[in-house]
Amino acid sequence: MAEVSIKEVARMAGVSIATVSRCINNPEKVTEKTRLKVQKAILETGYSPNTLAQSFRRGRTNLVMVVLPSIGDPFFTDVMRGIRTAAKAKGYSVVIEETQFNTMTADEIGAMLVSKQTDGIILLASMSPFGTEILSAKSRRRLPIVIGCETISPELAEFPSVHIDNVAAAKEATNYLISQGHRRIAMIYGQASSLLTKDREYGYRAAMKQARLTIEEGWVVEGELSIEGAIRATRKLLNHQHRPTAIFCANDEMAIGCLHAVKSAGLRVPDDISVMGFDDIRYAEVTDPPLTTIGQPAEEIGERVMYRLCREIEDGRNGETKPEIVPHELIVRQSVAGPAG
Amino acid sequence: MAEVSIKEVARMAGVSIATVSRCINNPEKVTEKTRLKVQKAILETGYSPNTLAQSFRRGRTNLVMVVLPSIGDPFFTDVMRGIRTAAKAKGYSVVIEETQFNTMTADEIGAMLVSKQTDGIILLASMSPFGTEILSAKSRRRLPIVIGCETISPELAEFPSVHIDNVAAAKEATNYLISQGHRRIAMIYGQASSLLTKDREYGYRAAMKQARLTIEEGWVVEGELSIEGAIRATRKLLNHQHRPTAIFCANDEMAIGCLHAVKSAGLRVPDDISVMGFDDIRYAEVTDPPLTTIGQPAEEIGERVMYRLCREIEDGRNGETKPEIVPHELIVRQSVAGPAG
DNA sequence: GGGAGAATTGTAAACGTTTACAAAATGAAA
DNA sequence: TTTCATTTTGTAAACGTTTACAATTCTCCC
Repeated sequence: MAEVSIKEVARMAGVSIATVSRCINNPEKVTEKTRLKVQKAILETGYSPNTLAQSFRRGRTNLVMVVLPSIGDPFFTDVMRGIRTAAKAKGYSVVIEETQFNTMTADEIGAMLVSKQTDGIILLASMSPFGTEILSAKSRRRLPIVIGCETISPELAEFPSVHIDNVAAAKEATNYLISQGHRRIAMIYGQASSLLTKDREYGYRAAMKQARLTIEEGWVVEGELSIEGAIRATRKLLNHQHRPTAIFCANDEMAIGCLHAVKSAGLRVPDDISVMGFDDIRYAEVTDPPLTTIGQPAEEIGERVMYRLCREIEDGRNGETKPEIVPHELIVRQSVAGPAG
Repeated sequence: MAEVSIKEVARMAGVSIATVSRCINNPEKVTEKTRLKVQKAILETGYSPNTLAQSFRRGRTNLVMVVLPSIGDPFFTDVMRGIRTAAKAKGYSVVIEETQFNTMTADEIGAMLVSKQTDGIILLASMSPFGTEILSAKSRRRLPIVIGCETISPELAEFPSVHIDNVAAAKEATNYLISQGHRRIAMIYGQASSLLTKDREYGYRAAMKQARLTIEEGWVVEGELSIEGAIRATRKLLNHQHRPTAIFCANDEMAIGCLHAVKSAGLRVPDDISVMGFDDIRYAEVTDPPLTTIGQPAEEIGERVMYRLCREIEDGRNGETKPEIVPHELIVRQSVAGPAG
């Protein structure tokens, strides 16, 4: 039954294929009477438009691509949920590309863009190299791209974006640790090559500086955005000759690893070491102890990013690239307390 | 630069568009000399085939759809990684549909199938109603569908599938609890409407029966496949007049909630209550205490499911629907011990 | 050199839709 | 009734590929 084309319907309704097409896409351009005729024919034939032909003709796939480091991180899962909600409302499908395992090179993204396989792209955490590549692609042909969650890179600054104020949030987190009496505060950031947590590192450094606290060499370590990476990073910190009393993790995923590593070393959280997270993923509530962290409206970010992209796609680039800033929130649970001494 | 079509290339290379097409798709059908000419022209024009036109012409989208309860569950994330690896190797893109929040009705799946928006479908945990609907769609026009992870439903039995032996695995888990001395063993299963954990419940019941242990009324509760649901379920179990000494959770996500609820109630794991999980997600290693669970080769399942689907798509249905069974493994950590008494 | 057969290339149709434009039908005003 | 403006419908081209088929060129052998 799937092979019926618009011709069948037209024949059965006794009209031209153009009229059938209009009935579907511009019903107001057609007489009540013919519309009913056609609708009846559509029902009887079980016709449904061939989306491939439509895409081809319209030059639109109604497909958008999301590039993110890892779908495994619950934070991104939540963002994706928002994206998907909005996409559905606007009639788009979503394909996901993970960069963490280098499954996609800059060239491939470029290829995807020019071959028009997708109508637009959402970058949820771009790798630096991607930035320039896409930029050049975009300067050639203004492609709909929206950045979500993080943007410090100047080369990406001209794209629209939706995110919290990461610098301010990281400062707030660090200041909270300071307010609890900590002086020796370390940080575990994401990946050297990823922009994802650069702003947070920046905010941490700014807060430390403002409080005139020194950041010892070796207190800022890479956690690779993963549990295992964070465990390794935490071990380094615990073995540091000036062991910090608090560790600020650039996301909760790494905070979970950090928590585990601290406890495995026979230390207590928060009694011996305080741990601060970032993102407020759903596991943050059920870790032991529950994680003090920064909450982001992940789902809302996703929705707004997608709606923003729709505007880019539908209205074309309109020059306006002011970032949309959404609110964050310090969430106090039990993984942070005053330092032991 | 993206608007160059095959015509441009043909003109520049001084050949017909058919030849250009052949150079790309059947290089062996073309002379070395012309192939070089054409390749040069392709490079110079920056041509890349319009995928929309290709899809349209070939009647293939190279897009497959994966239906699963929630991408948020790390187990599915791992399966997805496998699927994506295989998809990439085979030149497919993947779109994901989550059923947990009822974003997709059976009708929509059907529509997606007949409108040929996707070349095939992977069901990672079908809701019962989907089963019949898809079945009827499929009997009309044999559509490429492969089931992953679970299949007890008779209506889906005729589709190819890839999964562990869930019944045997759940039996093994339960028997392990029994071997540790437990007699009062409860279970938290998934969703009533989802097939995902039905086999596991079945295995649990079988093991209990075999050991001549009674399952008290109220010992088998729904955990909704979520942390929160599992917390609620665990509270019910803890308040039960015959409180169990061990709780078998149908997946790790729920086990995490269970762990939290038990500890929040002031009980110790495993001293007071043992908790057993299923899936061995990456968090299972870092819970407190680390989770004793059943390991599944999630990524491998994903890959095999995708390759299976490719065969369905490319060779057409060949009648062979024997399920592929992959091995599971009991992973002993610290969340299970002998009962207190 | 000519001819047969194979290998290579070109021509043109087809895929199912949308849409500019032309044609026809309708309605209103004279 | 005629005319004109407006609304509705039909005709046909176009989108960029792929591919059957025909036409051409090449290869090899006599």
